Amino acid sequence: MPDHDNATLLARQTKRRRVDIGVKRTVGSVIFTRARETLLDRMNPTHCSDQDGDCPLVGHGHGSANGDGEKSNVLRKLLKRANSYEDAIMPFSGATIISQLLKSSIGKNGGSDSGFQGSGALSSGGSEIQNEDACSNSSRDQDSPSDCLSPGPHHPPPSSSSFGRPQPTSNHSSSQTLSLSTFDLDRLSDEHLRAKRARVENIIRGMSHSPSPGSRGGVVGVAEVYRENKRKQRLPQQQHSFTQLVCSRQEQRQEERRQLKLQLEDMQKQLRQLQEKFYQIYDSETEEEEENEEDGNLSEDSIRSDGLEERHRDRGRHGHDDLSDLDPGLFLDRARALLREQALIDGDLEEDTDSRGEEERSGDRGMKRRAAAGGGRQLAETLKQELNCAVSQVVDTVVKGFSSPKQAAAHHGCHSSTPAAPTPNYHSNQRLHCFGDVIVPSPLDSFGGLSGRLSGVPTPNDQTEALPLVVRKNGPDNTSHTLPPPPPPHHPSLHPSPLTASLGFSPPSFRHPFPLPLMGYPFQNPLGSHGYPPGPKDHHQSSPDSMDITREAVSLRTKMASLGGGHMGHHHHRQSSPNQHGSESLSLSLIKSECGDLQDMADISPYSGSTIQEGLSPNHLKKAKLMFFYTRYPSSNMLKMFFSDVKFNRCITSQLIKWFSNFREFYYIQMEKFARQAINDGVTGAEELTVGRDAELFRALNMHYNKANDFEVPDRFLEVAQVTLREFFNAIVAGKDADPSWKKAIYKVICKLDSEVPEVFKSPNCLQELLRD
DNA sequence: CCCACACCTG
DNA sequence: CAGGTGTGGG
Repeated sequence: MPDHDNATLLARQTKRRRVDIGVKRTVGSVIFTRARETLLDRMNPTHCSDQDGDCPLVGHGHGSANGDGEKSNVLRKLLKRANSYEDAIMPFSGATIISQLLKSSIGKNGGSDSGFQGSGALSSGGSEIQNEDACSNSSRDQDSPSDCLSPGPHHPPPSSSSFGRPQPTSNHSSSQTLSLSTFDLDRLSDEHLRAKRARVENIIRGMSHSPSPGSRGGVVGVAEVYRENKRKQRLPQQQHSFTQLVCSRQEQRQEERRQLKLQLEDMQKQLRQLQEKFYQIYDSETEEEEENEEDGNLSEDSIRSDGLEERHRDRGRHGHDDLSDLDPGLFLDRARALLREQALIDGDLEEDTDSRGEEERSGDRGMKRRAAAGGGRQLAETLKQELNCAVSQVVDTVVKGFSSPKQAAAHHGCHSSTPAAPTPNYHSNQRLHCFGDVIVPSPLDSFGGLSGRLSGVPTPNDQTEALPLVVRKNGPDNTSHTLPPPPPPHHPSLHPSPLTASLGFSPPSFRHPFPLPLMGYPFQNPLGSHGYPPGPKDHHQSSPDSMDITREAVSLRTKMASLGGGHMGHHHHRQSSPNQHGSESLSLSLIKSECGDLQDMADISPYSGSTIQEGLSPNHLKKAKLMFFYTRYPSSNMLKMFFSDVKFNRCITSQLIKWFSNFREFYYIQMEKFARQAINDGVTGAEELTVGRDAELFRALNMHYNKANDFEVPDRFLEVAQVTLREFFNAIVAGKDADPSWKKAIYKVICKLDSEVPEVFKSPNCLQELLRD
């Protein structure tokens, strides 16, 4: 696996990552952030330089190739100390240990590893160079770098030893070469046999499925493994151990991946069965028949034709065709492909409420929907849940498989997706949540994520937190001391859109039994036509390595955000098709919710644009700014109302709140600045201060919140600004600014001057309506 | 304890 | 604009 990690990159990446984490920082959960950082730091093998090289074979085997003198020094020191250990171990090192290892390894073939790993033998029998290389290499496998530094017997972290298969014991003593080779051969043939079997199984499975790029992976992957093993044997002795260790690890991973893939395919099968079941019954209830039976080709074609293909091509660079064996992301791709397939199969039925794209689809689907809404609803719901369950299993499996080095449990119950217990694992919990935040919601959140909000059923995310400064005005009961109650919302183009009207209470009428957003999951790169091209970094997404994931993740949030740019108005309509049962995304709770960083998803969901924005887009920012003209202190509930196309979680809420906080900051700074300036200019009475549209103060503000000046700022804002300015003026004149908290009083006043935000702002595509050309 | 907030910093 | 921090209210 090519790895372009180097110290600088890592450093930069860590830096950016910090930022990213910070962005996602949940207010009040600094601890988590710090914990994650700590863990990350420990995971970043900054001291292990990394040559490129998949399973380093010939290149840099003799240590001299490592131009890292610092490391060598360290190692020398360590070796010095280690020598003393070695002396103690001596009697047991060499053949004795090796034969022991061999015994245990052979005997336990198929069992779980005892934790007695090849690297353990390394330090006793091998040279320091091996140690070093094993270290730098194992670090690629996410071993803690600290292992490299620990002198003496090398104790591999449990994480690396808990892959499914037992580790073939590495043997490095020259006196054991012969037995080693025979053992190796045995192992290889064993491996080969198993691979063959897996291949056959794959083929058999594949026959009932539509062909997909992933299904070829097993075959090629096996060949790859075999070839690598063959190459391994030609290695110089010194490298032998280390390489073997590495390769055996890779084998393990590949094996694991194969298993996961099998599971995935099982899931796929189940999905299809469910699907077929559904159609049997469903079609019997539907008078007219559709021609949506060519799903096989259809889905595959479309999978190929969308962004996925690009990704595959990317990955192909290092994986040839054995993508599914080598690439974690591909599993998720596959999972998504399943969804996609599902979507396409049901595509005809999709209720596309997009007003723009509506016309092309002749409205002949209505009948079906009606039928579905009829007697079959119960069944549909059941099927839906089962489907959801199946999908969840797939996702959970994959997630588990790759979020933790531990072997994913083979089978989960329908609701087993809840993380068993918070583990100290770097990947679990927080990160997983975020993981889900990104990937899952696109197709799956629509199962229930939105419905709660839209139907008024509180979701776990709904906040009922206390309101800032003063009691939130939840209505037109604004009682301003200095100003008359704010006029009704006004704007030239402020007419509640029909969509807006239906947002709050979309009738649970005819719904397709399958959540429609699932089907409509847009797999094509939504950025394509919308000016937010994937950054150059996107092309680095070739390595499945976690480090790569980490690297890619940095821009993800931005990417995610940019997905919304120009898109928020196009898909939000699907919101009107939530299912009625908000609990359907239950099993996704694992990956839903909360934030964290987006690392895991960088590699997995670069194109996860969908109905509900996972992040806040530039357009959202713009909208927020415009909203600031009406409300300076929006409650989070209000924000949820007005950013209904965003999947809210604590992070999003916090970010929005932060935005407004920043807006206020700027606002008040300007106020203070201009107030002081007025005082300096000799203004004596607050009455002299007015804020008109030509006022400098206003221009400054407008420049900030309405840079393009394409929004007509409500007069009310001018009034509020004027009041604020005068408040500041008076306070300063009165010398209150000596009090450290002198602004608080002003804030208290200003926060009462919020007006109602026009309804249009609730429409996700309000910008189009709001902005004058 | 969580959250919103202001403040400061980059 | 975001990150971090301290504060204060619930």
